[in-house]
Amino acid sequence: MPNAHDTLFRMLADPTRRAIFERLCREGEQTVGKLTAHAGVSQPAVSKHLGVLKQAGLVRDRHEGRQTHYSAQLSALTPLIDWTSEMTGFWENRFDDLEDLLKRMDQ
Amino acid sequence: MPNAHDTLFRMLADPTRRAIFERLCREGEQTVGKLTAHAGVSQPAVSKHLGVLKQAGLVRDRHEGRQTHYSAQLSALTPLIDWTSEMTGFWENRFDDLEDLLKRMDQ
DNA sequence: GCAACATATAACTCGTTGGCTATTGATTGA
DNA sequence: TCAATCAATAGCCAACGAGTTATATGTTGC
Repeated sequence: MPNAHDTLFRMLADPTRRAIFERLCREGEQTVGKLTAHAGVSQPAVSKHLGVLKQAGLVRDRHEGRQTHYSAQLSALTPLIDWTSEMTGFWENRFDDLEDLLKRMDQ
Repeated sequence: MPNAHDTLFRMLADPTRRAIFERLCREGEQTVGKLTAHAGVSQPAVSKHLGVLKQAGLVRDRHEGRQTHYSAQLSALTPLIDWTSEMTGFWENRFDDLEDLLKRMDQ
């Protein structure tokens, strides 16, 4: 039973998978086809990455006909921010309302 | 040739290794023996983790007699902060002087 | 209904890596 | 000098995970 940090760091540790996630963050919702076109790996590989990202709560999917649109779930990065804050031990007070902010981002 | 983010996330993805790093962050400098006592794995395993953490710039070592003291190099977390900032795209202006801050932390 | 398309799943391979035990190297104290 | 201690290295193994190709599932337009 891996904890939230384990999962999150593991998700982001793979370059291909992180690149997919970064693209979703930067350019918003994308279809599997479009993601595959830039990923440098096969479509099944991309689908597998999206599957685990979804399971980890880092992306959402939306079905539209025969296409699937994926989008980044930015609030899933909150544990990452918390962890970094805790390790550096410096910014406590700066982020009091961060979670609210992120919640708004995801609608 | 993995980039800085690849390395950093990969370092932190392993629970045992991350726990070692967290302990160094929270409690400061520790010997290999003390770290081993809490790691739940053998001393060689701990040494190996410390080796790769050192290589990745996340820890420093200091030799004192037959003991080796390790300490966290917090400034190595800067790319993590940058990455998160970039992905969320929210906090640009909040962290203008963060790097200076971290540099001061490591003396 | 059928062909073409978009995505997901299955089954497999292969490299990486985290763990172990055994050993070496180095330092201390008696 | 010799035994004990601390850490690092060597060599091995098993598990995991990211990739592949082949196939299944589902959807659209003719």
